[in-house]
Amino acid sequence: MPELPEVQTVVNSLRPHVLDQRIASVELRRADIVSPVGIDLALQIVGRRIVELHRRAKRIVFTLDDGQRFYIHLGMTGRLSASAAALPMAKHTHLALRLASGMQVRFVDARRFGGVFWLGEQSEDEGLGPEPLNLPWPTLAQRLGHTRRCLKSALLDQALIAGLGNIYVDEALFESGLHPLRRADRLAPAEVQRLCTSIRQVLRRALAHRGSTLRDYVDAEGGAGAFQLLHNVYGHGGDPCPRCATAIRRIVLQGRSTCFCPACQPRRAQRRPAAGPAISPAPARRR
DNA sequence: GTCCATGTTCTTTA
DNA sequence: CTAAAGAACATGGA
Repeated sequence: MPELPEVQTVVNSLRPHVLDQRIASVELRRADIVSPVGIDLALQIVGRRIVELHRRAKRIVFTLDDGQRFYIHLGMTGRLSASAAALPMAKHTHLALRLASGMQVRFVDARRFGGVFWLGEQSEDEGLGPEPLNLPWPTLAQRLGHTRRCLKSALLDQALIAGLGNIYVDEALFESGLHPLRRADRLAPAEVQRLCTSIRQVLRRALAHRGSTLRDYVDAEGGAGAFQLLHNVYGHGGDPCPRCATAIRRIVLQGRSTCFCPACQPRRAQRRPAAGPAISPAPARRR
């Protein structure tokens, strides 16, 4: 369920509950959500203090006072909450960390696509490309330039750029007026620049609205996001485009539904009359 | 019963 | 080697 804005909102809302707290006990109700298999999570973390909580891509990274780390990935339906220990456990609660304060950090995940990943001393960056906020556009251009895949597929690839998912890729492509099937290595520099700005803008706006709640997502205190009300294309197949009223098209790409406006996001690059190589009688070129 | 779902990874196919 | 497509994981809602 969660992409960068949702994961960041969870981190922000969870941090005050866990920072500097000692982990008093661990209740692991399903051992198979922990990776790598065989790691004794309780042995590693009970008695340790949480000294940092941050987001990297869609990973929620816990740093302990002995320098060891682990992260939680929410997968599609995962939730992390700070709950009073007396509260009854929701269905599909797989892990509860009891803190010295008496609060519990609970990980609930119906579909179990998420999990707890022990890092130890390893970096949390493995397999991840750069963060999209504050990403310089030439870096994005360089990375897109190395692949012949289509834009949608490239932007969903966490190793190429980290943190985007189905919602924000569609929204960013709409914002920048780029067709999801455009080849990643065939964008003009100005188009990459536009795309980079749009990605940043869409994520910032989503963050300001505490993410998008479609079904499962809530922050650590149970609060829903509101950005779903501002989606321009995601989930709006068949609706009129908010910009030009053309019907928004929905196609399936990589098994994921992809929504875009066929008028605002043309399949072929827009020809710019003044620039580009002249085909017919060349107008006088300034030089 | 059917289809769909905010994610990732593996296998198959071209 | 590259990439696209499909399936898989497991559950629930419309």
